[in-house]
Amino acid sequence: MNWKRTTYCGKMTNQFLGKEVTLMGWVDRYRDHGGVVFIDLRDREGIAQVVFDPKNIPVDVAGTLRQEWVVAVKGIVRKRPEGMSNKNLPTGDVELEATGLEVLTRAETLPFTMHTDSPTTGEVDEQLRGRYRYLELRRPKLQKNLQIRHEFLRTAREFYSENGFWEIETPILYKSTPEGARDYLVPSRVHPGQFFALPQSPQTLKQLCMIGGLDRYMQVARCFRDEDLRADRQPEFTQVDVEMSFIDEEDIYQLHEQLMARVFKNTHGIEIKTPFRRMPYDEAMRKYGSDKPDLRNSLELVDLTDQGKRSSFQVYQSALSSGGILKALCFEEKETLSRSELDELPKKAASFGAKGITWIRIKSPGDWQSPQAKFFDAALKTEIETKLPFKKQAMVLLVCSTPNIVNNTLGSFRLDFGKRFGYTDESRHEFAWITDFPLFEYNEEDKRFFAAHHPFTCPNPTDLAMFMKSSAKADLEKVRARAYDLVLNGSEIGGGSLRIYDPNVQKRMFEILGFSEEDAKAKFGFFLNALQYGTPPHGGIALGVDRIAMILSGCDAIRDVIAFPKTQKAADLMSEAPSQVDEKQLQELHIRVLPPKL
RNA sequence: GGGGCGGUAGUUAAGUUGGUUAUAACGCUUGCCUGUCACGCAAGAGGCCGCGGGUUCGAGUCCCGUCCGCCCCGCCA
Repeated sequence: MNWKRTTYCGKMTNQFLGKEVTLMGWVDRYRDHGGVVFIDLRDREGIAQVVFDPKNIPVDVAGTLRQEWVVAVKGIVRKRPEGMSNKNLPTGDVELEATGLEVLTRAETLPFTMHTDSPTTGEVDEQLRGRYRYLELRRPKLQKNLQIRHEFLRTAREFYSENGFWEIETPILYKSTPEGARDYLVPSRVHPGQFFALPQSPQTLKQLCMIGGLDRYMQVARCFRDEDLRADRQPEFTQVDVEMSFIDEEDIYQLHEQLMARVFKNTHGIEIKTPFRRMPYDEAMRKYGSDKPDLRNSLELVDLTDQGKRSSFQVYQSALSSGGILKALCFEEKETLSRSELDELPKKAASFGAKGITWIRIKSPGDWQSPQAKFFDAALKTEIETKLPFKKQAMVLLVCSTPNIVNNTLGSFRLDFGKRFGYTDESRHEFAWITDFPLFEYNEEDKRFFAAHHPFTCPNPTDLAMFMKSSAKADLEKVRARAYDLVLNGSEIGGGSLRIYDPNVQKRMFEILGFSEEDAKAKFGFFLNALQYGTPPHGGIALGVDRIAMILSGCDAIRDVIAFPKTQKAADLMSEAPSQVDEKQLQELHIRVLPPKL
């Protein structure tokens, strides 16, 4: 390579008219007319048209160029002839008249096209794109996504720094923690039979930074969880991890409202209204059946437990008498659901554990079409109708089961039908803080409480006395946490809490979670110790970088905003990791591999 | 761990009730073409129909198993 690049292809606009420039990039397309040859030259910033006139560059040179060859072209920028502009390109008014061409590298025929506007419809198989991820990275869409991700991180770093935060790195090789997700383990060569764990989050470490008097910490932290994947979940992911001393919830809320407003301004030029809505967990579950409600969707669930008890439907009677609830989702049926679509409802409901679903088509007040209509007398029909938002041409879906199943099922239908029938305004960005989460979740299998957020979360002061003294299940279930989630468009993009800073409260927490004193000492001894030496009140939050980047770039999967993502089986198609290792490596690590159970 | 969808030239897709030599478009190769921009025209090459087994005179097509990818439930403090 003998030349110096003078500008990006995508930046070769009018300002370079008449000047000599040197472009370097990939041949996006070539159009060989036998005499004159055109190529579209592509780089990160866009595309420029290069013209090879036979009087400058012989056709038998320019005509050999092929897709994805990497070339350098020197030439003069000139205005395109009258009527030859390309309105689809930012550089479409000009072209580069080549005076010199250097082929830097040739390319084999690609396994799939870089073009998404080619006649081959449909998307290239995701498996193939994964195997050649570096080629998919060449596509403008991926490059745009990664640029937006970068812009988010850049904005965050700048914002926190302005607000007195220090970026502090914490170890990747750390201690395995009980509770929570499965750990990725790293064997120690020096300590036979002992393991590091990759952090699920730097939770204890950032709290120790506060105990260490660093006051305000932030980190762009990689986190690891060995759990099954989803479109919005990867085994390794990135969070902007934050911790602050001497603050309360409002400090966190306001600071992060400012941050998100600046992010949307920087990436989309959009003004985001602050403060964000604050909604207690109970309200979110009641109205939306979800702790991460999509507030772009105007539909709300309606509780009909009382009415259900007075129906003559045996199925409701038995479910409601054993602590179940009955809720309804009601929407105007803007396009009549077919019989087969109605038949699909129970299947989908079953996937959430619901044994059935009732649909009622309210044609006009009192005129119900439903296999279950006979179980509701006229007075009950009227009473139910007064609770519903629509009473004409309305479809009502009812689920009666445990609160969890009812909320999951109808919460999901709310999203589906909200989109389908236009109740969701996707042009909006709806933020909310979900507050007052329960501190504990009771696990029926293990017959014990688990921390709903994590075991360092501060109990609500109103509930503290009960937390310290009572061991009754009914009491502990009621204890609220000083924990909060940041929700955007139905996606949990952040979560945090104020932390326990009183060692006695922390000890009590481990006690409720069923840790013996020895257990607590072995797993968290260093942390309990640290709490004793003067801990400032503190709290923090972690923002999901991947999910935020996904929303900012309008994608449906976080794979699309991660340069080298993993598949649903947590593998890397490109490098074929994970893979077997040499026997020698295993020996050094004191590891023997057992064959998988059949 | 469970449910659903998918896997056919390099790519995207079609392939009927099982039946001649498995189609098309784009890409690729070669030739022609001096203003195209999804350039055009002509010719050509290109197939482990994911893999293994079974049914059958005969399987891309039916059956069983398996691998891989995607979506969801469980799981993700």
